[in-house]
Amino acid sequence: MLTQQGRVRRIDRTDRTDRAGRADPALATDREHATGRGPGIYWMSRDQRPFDNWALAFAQELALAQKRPLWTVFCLAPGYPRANRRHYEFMLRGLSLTGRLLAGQNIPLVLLTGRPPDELAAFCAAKDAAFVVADFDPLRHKQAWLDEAARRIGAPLYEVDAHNVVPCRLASDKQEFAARTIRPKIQRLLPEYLTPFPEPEPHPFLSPDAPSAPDWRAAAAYPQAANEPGPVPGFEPGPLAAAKALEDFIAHRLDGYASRRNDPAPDGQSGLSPYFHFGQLAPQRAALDVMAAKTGSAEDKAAFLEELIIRRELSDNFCLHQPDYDALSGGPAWGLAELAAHAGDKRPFLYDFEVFEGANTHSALWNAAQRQLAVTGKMHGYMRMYWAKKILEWSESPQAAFETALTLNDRYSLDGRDPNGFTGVHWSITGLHDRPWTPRPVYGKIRYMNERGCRRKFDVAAYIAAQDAARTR
DNA sequence: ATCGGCTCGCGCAA
DNA sequence: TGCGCGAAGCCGAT
Repeated sequence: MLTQQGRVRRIDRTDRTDRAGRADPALATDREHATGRGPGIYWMSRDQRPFDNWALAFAQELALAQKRPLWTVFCLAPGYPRANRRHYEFMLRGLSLTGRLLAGQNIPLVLLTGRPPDELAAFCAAKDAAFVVADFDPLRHKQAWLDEAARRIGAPLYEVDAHNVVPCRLASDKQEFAARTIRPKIQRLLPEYLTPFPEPEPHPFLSPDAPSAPDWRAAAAYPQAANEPGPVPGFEPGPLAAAKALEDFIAHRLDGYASRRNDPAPDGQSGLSPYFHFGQLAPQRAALDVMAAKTGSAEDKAAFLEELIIRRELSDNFCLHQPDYDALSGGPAWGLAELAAHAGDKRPFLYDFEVFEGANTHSALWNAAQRQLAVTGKMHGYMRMYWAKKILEWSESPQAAFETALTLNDRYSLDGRDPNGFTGVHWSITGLHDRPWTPRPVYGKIRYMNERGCRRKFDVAAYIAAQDAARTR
């Protein structure tokens, strides 16, 4: 019994039943032999929503089988890597809305503050928790917290990938080389995994000692460093705002997405990435709704689904399997060799971090992109590539460029500190998931981009003017 | 406007 | 072992 204790049990949806429809024997054992007498716990971290959430669904399934209450626990971690006011404000407001919705389903949300494995272990001991279900996150500190929690919590701890359509560990067990190598692996499993979510059901088992609602005011007073970027005004967090944003995208912008997505005019992008990052919107929900949409051509839908599923899951795959995902050294060998060979090349312009951060380069287009990031917390996908490639070209070393791009993205982007961000910076600077091209100074064979390309694709002057207007507004 | 070449390595066919 | 082809491009030729 409970032979898995002390280790994280990785669950994917096929673990529930095998192909013949029989329950997984080890899981069936766990189901019936939970030791604690307290509630089951969903340790919410990456997927901060009360529905469309496979980790929550699995936790509720276990709690129902064991006829016990289910609580959700979120642990705020002081000093969480590169998190600042902009992120906390968006996250906490969304989380309080999620908490309210969960309470309506008889699943109270408990807010802890501290180092997550310490807090979870203490909380589970105090409440005699029967089991813990955590959502999957490929980032190394999250994986380490999960491993440590599994060793310290007496109850079994399960990991469920609630973020990817095809669970990351199931799609591939190694670092994939490119989109084309992971694409067939994901496509093959999509019919099995791209299925409707269960309807949320009020939980029938209540705790006699149910926790009271979290003190969100105290949480918001969380210590903050000076000079951090502030909240992004006019951008509503929360699972209901996210659902509305998805509906709005499908109604008004899915049509023509395939041809417009490289145009950074405001209406081309989906604008959903902050919701995805904080798990306020499930990529699988977006995929299901887009596929069922009456708007948009087959080509529009395919383009959106490619970005939503293949490229998003490729970035999780990169972070899970590449320990140096947030360092230059995590790039592909051929790209790093190119950068090293061109380390001595003359840079046409040389800027340090402060010039980039202040949007004070010679290039009005680059500065506009940086301002868009600083002001709105978002940058259009095409401009992110151009923006990062110019940081490489105008920094004294690839090392400095990598740090500048990652720091600015993490500091200002609402979806910073995300596998997508790490992967995007690597794609631009080290050639990750890309192929070699005609050699150039500084870049070597890593793909080069320039302002002429932008002019070919969109109205650069209008883009610059739009960012100026946003700044003075 | 459109096209081919650039250039490396993965994965499959043979 | 050979071969097709690829995360978003650039450039020059036509």
